[in-house]
Amino acid sequence: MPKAKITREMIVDAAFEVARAEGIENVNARTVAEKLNCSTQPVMYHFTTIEELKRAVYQKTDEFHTEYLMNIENPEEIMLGIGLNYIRFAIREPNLFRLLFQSGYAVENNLLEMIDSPELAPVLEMMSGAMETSVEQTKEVFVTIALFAHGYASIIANNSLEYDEKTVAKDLERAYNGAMLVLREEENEKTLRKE
Amino acid sequence: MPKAKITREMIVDAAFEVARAEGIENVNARTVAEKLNCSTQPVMYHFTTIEELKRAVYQKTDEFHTEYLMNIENPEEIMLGIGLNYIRFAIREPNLFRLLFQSGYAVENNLLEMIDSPELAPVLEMMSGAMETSVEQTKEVFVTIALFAHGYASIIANNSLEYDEKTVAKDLERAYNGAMLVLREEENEKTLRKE
DNA sequence: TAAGTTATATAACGCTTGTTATATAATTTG
DNA sequence: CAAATTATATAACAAGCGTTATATAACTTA
Repeated sequence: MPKAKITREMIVDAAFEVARAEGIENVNARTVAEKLNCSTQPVMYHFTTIEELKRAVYQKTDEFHTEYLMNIENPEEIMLGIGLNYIRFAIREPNLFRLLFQSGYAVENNLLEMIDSPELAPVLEMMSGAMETSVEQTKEVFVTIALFAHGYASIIANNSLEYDEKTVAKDLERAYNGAMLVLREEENEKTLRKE
Repeated sequence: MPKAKITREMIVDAAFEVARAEGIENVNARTVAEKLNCSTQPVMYHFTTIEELKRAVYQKTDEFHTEYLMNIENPEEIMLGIGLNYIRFAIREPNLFRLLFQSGYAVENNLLEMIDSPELAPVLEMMSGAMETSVEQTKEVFVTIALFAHGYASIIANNSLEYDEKTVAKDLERAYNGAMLVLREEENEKTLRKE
């Protein structure tokens, strides 16, 4: 047999770039083939359906996103850092953001359910340490920040507008402060009730 | 000339129902015609392009949404009420939510820019009165709540999951309390600096 | 009531996209 | 080196959708 010029990985990479630049809706046998300078055959040879290819692109995008989020400077402010990266991602990669959260490829990438997943546990531990809060409290603050950041990011990704990073950071910090203040208030109420 | 059996309004209504039940991506000459029990001709006769029809559907959806939001019980809690309706809408009408905020038909339906629009001014006035805050403060809280609610709603509309209304209300209230606490804290800081 | 106008039905064309059929050329292996 | 295998190219088909062409039937009005 001849050795393959076009590998499965090359196809996924090409499709990923199409999705990144033009959106997942423009990923098809012909656009991907064009990016690879080949015919549509290699695409349909390595993947039985285009759907299968798109799922692979989703997978790759998901990993790309996770790595993107974790690339923070200050580990003391890990939650704010991740939140900011979340919004940054929507600014810089709106098409990938939409693929991840609006295209129907997400199976269970649900912020509200993922909070108890084992992958998130170590991150929550780190946050818990940096914030001096219990893991339960950390979860509550995290969900609040995540929903706020997701709202911000969704609007940006769907309106392709420029946003000042400073403004975003300030807004996020306010939301964070608010969530922390609610925590403290609830703690006060608890101790008051005990007295 | 024969009197029209099919009016422009009937076409928009039919297309709206298709968008509502199956998503705007399933609105086309044939699906709308089928809903009206007619051929595709009336559709293309009253609208020069399908794009034009879809824009009309977007318009109708936008009005539907605005009315939906404003249907609140307790005017004392107008901001929370609107926020809750915003999320409710995403739960009950996920396809319409996606049309409004994720389909590219929104021209300037941008929460972050609409805050200074004249249509919102009277609503902000009412909130300002109920919350005992200045209009500027009200805007700040409103943006926070709006982003939070939008994040919540986006996740729900894209994952078609059932959510407990009580939980949603509680989460929203926490976000609201947080935003109000931040306001109070900032006021304290200001008066401290004056002393 | 006849003529003119126009709303609708039926068909069809062109384009895009998923998928498949056939042919060809590049390797491997006996 | 011949034979078998298989990756790729070329071409084509089918389905879906926007749009258009043609014919017909239903009003209006002169």
